[in-house]
Amino acid sequence: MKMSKAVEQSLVVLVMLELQTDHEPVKSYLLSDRLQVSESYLKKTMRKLVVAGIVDAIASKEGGFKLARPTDKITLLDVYEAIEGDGSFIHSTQLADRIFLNQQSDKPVEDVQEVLDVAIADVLTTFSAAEQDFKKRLKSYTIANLMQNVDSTQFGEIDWR
Amino acid sequence: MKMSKAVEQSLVVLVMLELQTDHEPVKSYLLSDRLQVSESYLKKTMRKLVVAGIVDAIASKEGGFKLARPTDKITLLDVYEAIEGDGSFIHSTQLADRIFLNQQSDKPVEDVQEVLDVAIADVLTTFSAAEQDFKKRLKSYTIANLMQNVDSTQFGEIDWR
DNA sequence: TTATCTATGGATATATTGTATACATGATAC
DNA sequence: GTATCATGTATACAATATATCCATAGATAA
Repeated sequence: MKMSKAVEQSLVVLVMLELQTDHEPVKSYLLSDRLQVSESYLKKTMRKLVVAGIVDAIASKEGGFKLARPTDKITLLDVYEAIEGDGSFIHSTQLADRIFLNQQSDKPVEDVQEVLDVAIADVLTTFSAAEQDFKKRLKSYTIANLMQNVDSTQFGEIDWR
Repeated sequence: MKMSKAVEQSLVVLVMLELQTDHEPVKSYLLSDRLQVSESYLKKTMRKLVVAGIVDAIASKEGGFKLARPTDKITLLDVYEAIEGDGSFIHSTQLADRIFLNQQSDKPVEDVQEVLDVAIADVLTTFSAAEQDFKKRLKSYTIANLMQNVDSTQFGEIDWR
């Protein structure tokens, strides 16, 4: 259970775009050079951020990527879900259904199965709650919070080009 | 970022072991048959549970696996960490270190690097906190809690053999 | 129109996960 | 003490997910 490196990379890209002088668009190869990942991989990552409405892509000479909205409107959860999707950690197979087939107990099969289904459902609920806890924390932190560390040291803008 | 199916499988196995008549050891092929996974994979999974001290393995005729301790002393977190390890979701590459090399700003390179390092460290701290939230929830739920659903319906023991 | 960029999808390489098989090691019943 | 049947370990293999490369279509400024 590990997170894609694209999440950390995306966060760094967003900081770079915010720091860019006059918020001019930054080209993909400049970003991939800095991050030392392939341009194609970075473009696919950026595409996800575009679809999520976090950055804008300008397809033109003098084009590139720029932030689509203010940094205080972009949470870590937004970025996480843009990359990892909004699905669940656990993919509930119907394990419980299969376990009690052909079991040798003197209890009716249906009873055992029903009870186990409840137990498994309980587990899934707990994992789901744990996942909500995780995501709630990510939602409480924005790119603007991140930038505070940068601003506080009187550090200004950078031209990446 | 998905959880191994081995986690859910492990939980089901633990329930089976607890339900087993007189807590006699259950052989691996009986478990893998029920779960419909390969015996080799299940053995690897069970080995992790043994190493984590959650189950005991008896290598003998009439041997198999049984619980190593009471179900109220086994949390979902114990099982999760036995399978997934106790490492972090995110593996901090030193991305920030590399980004600001050779940058064209008029600010000294060291300043930019230092500031970004702080920002990235902040992100990692937040992700770490989110992960703690997730694990804290898993720690609050035990196999005994799971079994309550089973016991409450006056359901007894099962002989899996 | 043309130069220069992004958008997209298919082919390839690498890493991770799950499966199959064989054999070594270990614990108990007898 | 030894036969027996279990777990433990190693290897090769298949399936899947992740990351990269490449070729080409599409959009915009000049």
